[in-house]
Formats: sequence, C-alpha cells, structure tokens
Amino acid sequence: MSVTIKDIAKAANVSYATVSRALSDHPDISEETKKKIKKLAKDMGYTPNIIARSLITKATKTIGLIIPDITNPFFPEVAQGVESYAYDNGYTVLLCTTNWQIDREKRYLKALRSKMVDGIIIAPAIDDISHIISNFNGGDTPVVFVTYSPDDPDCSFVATDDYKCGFMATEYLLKLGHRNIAYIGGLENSSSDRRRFEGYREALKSYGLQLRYSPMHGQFKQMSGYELTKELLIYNDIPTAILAGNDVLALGVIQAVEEFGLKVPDSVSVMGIDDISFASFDKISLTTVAQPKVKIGQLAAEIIIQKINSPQDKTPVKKVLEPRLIIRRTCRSI
Amino acid sequence: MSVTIKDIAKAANVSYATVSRALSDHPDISEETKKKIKKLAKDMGYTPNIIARSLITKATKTIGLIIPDITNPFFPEVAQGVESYAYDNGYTVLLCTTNWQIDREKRYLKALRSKMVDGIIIAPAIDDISHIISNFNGGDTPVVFVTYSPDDPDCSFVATDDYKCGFMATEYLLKLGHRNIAYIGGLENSSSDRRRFEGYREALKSYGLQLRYSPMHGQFKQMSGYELTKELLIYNDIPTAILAGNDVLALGVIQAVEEFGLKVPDSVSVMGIDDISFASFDKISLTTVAQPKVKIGQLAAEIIIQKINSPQDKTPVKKVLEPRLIIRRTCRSI
DNA sequence: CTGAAAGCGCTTACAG
DNA sequence: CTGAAAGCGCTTACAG
Repeated sequence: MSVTIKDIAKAANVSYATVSRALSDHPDISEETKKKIKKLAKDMGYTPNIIARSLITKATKTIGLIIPDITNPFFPEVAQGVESYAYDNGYTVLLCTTNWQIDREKRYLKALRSKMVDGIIIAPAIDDISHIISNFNGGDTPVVFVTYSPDDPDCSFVATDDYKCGFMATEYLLKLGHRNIAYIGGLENSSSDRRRFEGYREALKSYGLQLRYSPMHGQFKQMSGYELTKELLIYNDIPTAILAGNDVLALGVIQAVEEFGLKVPDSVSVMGIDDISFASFDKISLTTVAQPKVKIGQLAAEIIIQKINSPQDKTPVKKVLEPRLIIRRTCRSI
Repeated sequence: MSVTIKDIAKAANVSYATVSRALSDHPDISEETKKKIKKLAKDMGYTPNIIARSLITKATKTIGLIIPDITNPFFPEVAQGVESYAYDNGYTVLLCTTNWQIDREKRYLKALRSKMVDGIIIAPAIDDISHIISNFNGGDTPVVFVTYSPDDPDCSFVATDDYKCGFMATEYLLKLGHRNIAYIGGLENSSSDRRRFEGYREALKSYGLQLRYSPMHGQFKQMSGYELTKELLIYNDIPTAILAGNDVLALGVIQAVEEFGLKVPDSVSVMGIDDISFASFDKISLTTVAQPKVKIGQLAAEIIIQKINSPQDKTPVKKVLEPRLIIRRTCRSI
C-alpha cells in the first residue's frame, strides 16, 4: 500500500493533524517541524490522496472538458487552449469525447459530476442542452459552453460569432462576383450550423439574392461533405461557389467537386469555416473564415476558474469572438 | 448540497447501510425494499459520490491516458480506440496531453496517481521512461505503454513494429529504383524514431547501400519537417526520395520540396509513416506506411482492464502490430 | 434480510 | 504551535 499521512506521523512522532498542516503550509506551524515533516514525506515517497482530501474540501482541482469529436482538428486546438491555461493555474483537465452522441454526453456528464469536478467546459453535441442544464440544476458546479451560444440567458459561454462567419464568407464570395452559391451544412440540429447558414442567407439577401439551393445537412465529417456535394452536383445546376459549414466538410466538398471532373477554384470556388491547421497546407490552401480556436479554449478556462473561485457570483459571462477572413487559393473571382 | 445516501435512508426509513446495499444490487436484500429505494433514489436525483466510494473500494473505474500531442491526428485516433473500448466496459478515460514535455508528463502522472486511476495507458514523450516506472514502483497501478516498446522486459505495451515501418517504407522506395534516399526524423531521443531509422538503414544495407545523408532530427511537427528539409536541400545533393519519420513531418517535407522549386513526386518522392486521415485526401495522397491506430488503442484498453481485474498476475503482455504499406501518389519509380 | 459500527485518508474547528 | 476528535459519503464485515 502507499504511504499515508499516518505513516509519516508515526515516523515523525507527531499527531497526523500536524503532518496535514505541515504539508499544506498551514501558518500555525513551526518552521522546524514543517521542514522535518516535508523531508520525511519526500523520503517516504508520499503522494497525497486527492480523493480523501476532496471529500472534505469539496474541491478536486479538476476541470471536465467535453467535446464532440477529437478527430476534427478544430476541437483539439480548443482543448489545447483549455489545457494550457488550466495547467498553468494548477488544474488538471479531464477530456471526454462524445462522438456527437447525446447518450455518451449524458453519461460523461454524470461521470464528471460523480468525480466532483470543480467545473465543466462543454461543446455540446446538439442544439438541445436541457439535459446539461438539468444535470447541473441548482448549479453548484459551474459550466461554460464553448463553440456554442445557448439561447438561455443564464448560461456562460465563449463562441465565435457564427452568424458573422457565415455572412463574412458569403460576402467574400459575392464580392468575387459569385451569385450561385450553395451551402453544405453539418449536423441539422447544430446551432452553430444554423447560425452560419443564417449569415449565408442574409448575405445573399443583402445582394438581393434568393436561396437557390435547398439547405443540405449531414454530419461534420469529411465524408459527409463529400456525399452531400455529390448529391448537390448531380441533382442541381452546378453552383459557381460552395460554402461549407466547416473546414472538414470543405475538404470533402473539394474531393467531390474534383472527382466530378471540375476544378477548384477554376470551375467551382470552395470556402470553409474554422481554419484548421491543415487548411494552410500548400496543396490545400483552403480559403476560410478563422475562429480563434486556442483563445476560445483559454478564455473558457479562465472563466471557469474564476467561477470556481467565486461561487456566489452567478452572473453569466458571455464572450462572442470575432472571426477573421483568411484568403488562400480555393476561391477565385468571376 | 446534493442528496446523499443518508437522505434516502431517512426518506425510506431504513438504515443507510441498507440503502447502500440496495443501490449496489447486493444479493442480501429483499426485492421490495430494493425497488422502493431505487425509485426513491431516482426521484430525489441521487448521484453516487464516486469519490467516497473509491476511498473504500480503491477502484475508480477510471483509466488515465497520457499522450504527447493532441495536435497530431495520429494520437486522437489512438485515443478514440482507447475511449470506445473503455466506455463499452464501464470505464471513463482521463486524457492528458504532455506537449512532449517531460515535466508535464511527470505532473500528470502524479495527478493521475493522486486521483487513483485504476490504470494508466501512456505514450511517453521521450525514450527515457525511468520516471514513469519509478512513479508506479511496487506497481499497484498497472500501466501499459502504447506507440512505444520499452526495453525493460517487465513492461506491457502495444506498438507497431517501428523497425519494420522504416524497413518497409525504404524497401518500397528501393524497389522503385531510388538509391539516394534521405531520412527526416522527429525527436532525437524518441525510440520509435530511432527504430524507424534503423529499419531505414538496414533496408539500405540490404541493397548494399551506405548512409548518404547524416540523420536529421527535430520535432514531430510539420514545421520541423519543413525546416529540416530546407536545410537538407541547401547543404546536400538533392535526394531522389525522402522518407519522413511520420506523416506530419512528411507534410512539411512536401511543402519544403515544392517551395524549393521541385515537384513531388516528379523530382522527389516523399514517403510518410502513420497514415493519418489527411494523408488520404486527394490533393495530398501521401504514400505511407499505416499503423493500426484505433486497434492500438483498443488493445491497450483491453489489456489494461484485464490487468486491473487480475492484479495478482504481473506477467507483462506485449503486442507488436504489423504495419501496412499504403501506396498513393507521392512516390514514383525512376 | 437489516442495522450498528468501524473505517477509507484526509482536513479543520476546538481546546490548550 | 500542537493534539484529540469529529466528519466528508460511502462500503463491509459482524451480529442478529
């Protein structure tokens, strides 16, 4: 068995309350005994049992982070932002992946609650977040949403302005002279996707244009972008430009367009949203709208820690970040 | 505060030992009271405090997974393999990222130990793993290495045959007629990299060839592959083929080669190792040697759970998986 | 089948 | 500055 506080107490010939105080740098303790005990602890290879401590202090110095898809490079970058800020502030982060499944999300939420994390950062799988809110009703455990802006005014979140992402991308395409612009979306019940689509529609409208293509939805996966685009190209007029709901989707769009015998950007311009690292790879050079991924994560971590430290303050903090247009080589003017 | 076993006991008018038994499906309890208590627990919104339970049972149903880089798509895929198998078997996985830093690795190791995970799966940042072994000396907590085969015969691990990866890749290049093949490596003190390099060297030798280029090392990052290749091209004869230590590196190699004014594969063939999902993207079509990424994760999870369940059995289990050559379009015969 | 009691490893008022 | 004692939420022999 591993060495406990009692073992040290015995070795040091003091009460184990004293050991506890020495180890946690309690003020009421003589420098001398403190030093002696610390040395002993080190020599005996003592590691505090955080679990036992948590039972009393109700703090675990742990943050739960739930993301839907570890396979889309977007989320790992957000996770890195969370992790680095949390780490620097003495927190450990528990990363859970739901694979876009609501039941997995529920189970992880429950597991995290059981493990008494101090706070939760979550990028929800779907639009409906009632199960998240109810899971933390009363709200002892603070939660902040990322990559998602809840309708509920009491929720804290940090997200990029999705509407603007869609608007900005479409506007760029319009300025390039495109008028037949299709939208290939991700999950149908994703609020991000819906807002991006709204931005797309409004941008068209501002140019006096109607929706020419009915919205297409699937998953936020390359394969889905590929299949949807195939379908689009077969059953419709060929658009001069396609806006994808995110970069991973855009990769699939490009694949499909080229397989169809069309060139990007010569015949069809393709645009993404997110700016995952691979988008900048020369062979791809995807024109896209960038989200400040790492910053989203850092801010979320900052907010959650602040909330953990002042539990009485329930005012929601909301951060809407600005997207940025990144012009590369998958779009051309016509 | 959240509802505890005592609250339920009071409501049900039984001792809280009975509640505990009812909830954990203990055999010695009447169906009737069990049902009543379970209903009550549900109605009152009870979640067991896993922390308190762990203190007694010494089991947390949690597996720690430590990886060096969440940003290289290779590791997320391994993580997915771990996660899905673990999840299906009732375990939660705590994912930690070390960013290739040894001190971060140490801290996470300690944190995980404090949190009393039942087992640890780790892809070590560097070759020297003495701090990992010493951290779990005595070995109450089983650990299995992934993506890495330790020299220590007592360690369990699952890894692809790195030597064969290097050999297979080089052999393919040789068969294509290449004789000037350079190697762009990752971290210098990575055992995977070293073994891949060994395979490369032996393959050359089997064709009666000497090393023409001195080994180059940096990090397992695209940027590193890019910089190393620039250096290679400036100070040496132009090789006809370059083998990269992994796919991410290979992406950087391609970038550098083309920026240098050379075509891939027309002037220089480029080969990777790993087969990350982006390698198959049509614009990239990277020829590479595939590792069974998800399977590595699944096997590791299977092994660790098995070890958790039979703590007396200390025999190490070692799995060496076979790589597979994936021919795409970045290599040509000359 | 059920209850009273001890205890997991720790922290923290309460005395002195 | 230090110790004795209670308690965090749970499980598990031990009785009955």
